[in-house]
Amino acid sequence: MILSKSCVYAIRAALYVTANGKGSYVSIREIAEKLDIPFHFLTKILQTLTENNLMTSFRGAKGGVALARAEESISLIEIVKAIDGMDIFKECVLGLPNCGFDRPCPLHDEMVGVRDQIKQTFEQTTLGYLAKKTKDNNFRISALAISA
Amino acid sequence: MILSKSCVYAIRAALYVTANGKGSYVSIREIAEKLDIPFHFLTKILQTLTENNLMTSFRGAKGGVALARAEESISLIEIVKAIDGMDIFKECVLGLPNCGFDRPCPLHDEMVGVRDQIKQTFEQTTLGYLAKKTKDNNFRISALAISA
DNA sequence: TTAAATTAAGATAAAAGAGTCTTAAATAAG
DNA sequence: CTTATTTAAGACTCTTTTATCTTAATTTAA
Ligand code: SF4
Ligand code: SF4
Repeated sequence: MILSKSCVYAIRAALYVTANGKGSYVSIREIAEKLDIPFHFLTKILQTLTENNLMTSFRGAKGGVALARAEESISLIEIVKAIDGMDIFKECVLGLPNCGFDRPCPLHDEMVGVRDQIKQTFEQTTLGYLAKKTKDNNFRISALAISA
Repeated sequence: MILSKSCVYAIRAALYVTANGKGSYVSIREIAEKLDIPFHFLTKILQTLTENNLMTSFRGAKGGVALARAEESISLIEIVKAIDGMDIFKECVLGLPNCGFDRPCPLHDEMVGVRDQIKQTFEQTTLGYLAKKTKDNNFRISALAISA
């Protein structure tokens, strides 16, 4: 729910790169294998992140992808914006055309708060913070533990 | 986001029936036209609600659908459960297999709250309450105003 | 220079979600 | 009884998302 599978793949891959990239490029094949994401599918998704200046890529042997900026300066909302777009924060439950405060559906009062809270969370949460938190608490970004 | 289109159609249709049913059956054709939902598609969705004992249906001339119980006793979560299932409240952003408090993803702290809040809203909001609110405030459940 | 590795690009396919169409069964009314 | 109306049921199509496959371009290193 909320995010497309592509977007979830993008976030998980970005977290992997943040945690394992440190200075050098990480190959997409490694990310795909460690996170159990279809390789060619992930390649396209990361291309989109590269096109949106969130990552840089490098072809050829020893190639791969890396974060384009400092990990503390990239928030999840930028990834969501690149993959799913910001429209997901405009509508929500009933998704009527042109909904909003002026033309609300009956659930607006109940839902607009949580919708904006989700948006804020994505805005405020950076890759750096999340990667540290993941490491410190041994959280996982894959079916398997992140360690290994 | 959150709910499938089928589920949104189901909720909107249920609200229409609540507001316009009062005692008698409402034809699916009328609902479909007033809410601008594909007729045959809506028919199937409402069949599911009937199968789940949320609505009763009546074939033949003067036929249609009606709420199976008092409007104050049917909460949105029952409709969501019938159409999309309750799994949407088990996982959320990263949707890793078997996630949860014991095997959390790094966003669990931030997301589990809003996820449960959405669930609570669906649990606590009844068709009767929503229909009244819609009428009192002239909220809409369609691209057009509900009046007419 | 050649071979291996790796991303880029695009075609294709599979799966899921959404929507359409046809026929059958039930019901009311004339 | 017949006809019109309406839900039930199922086949079918269309679209979007997700996934796979092939070839090209780039880069390293032997
Ligand atoms: S709750 Fe508000 S923003 Fe969400 S669908 Fe309803 S009117 Fe639109
Ligand atoms: S936030 Fe919690 S429930 Fe949601 S996907 Fe992550 S681990 Fe699962």
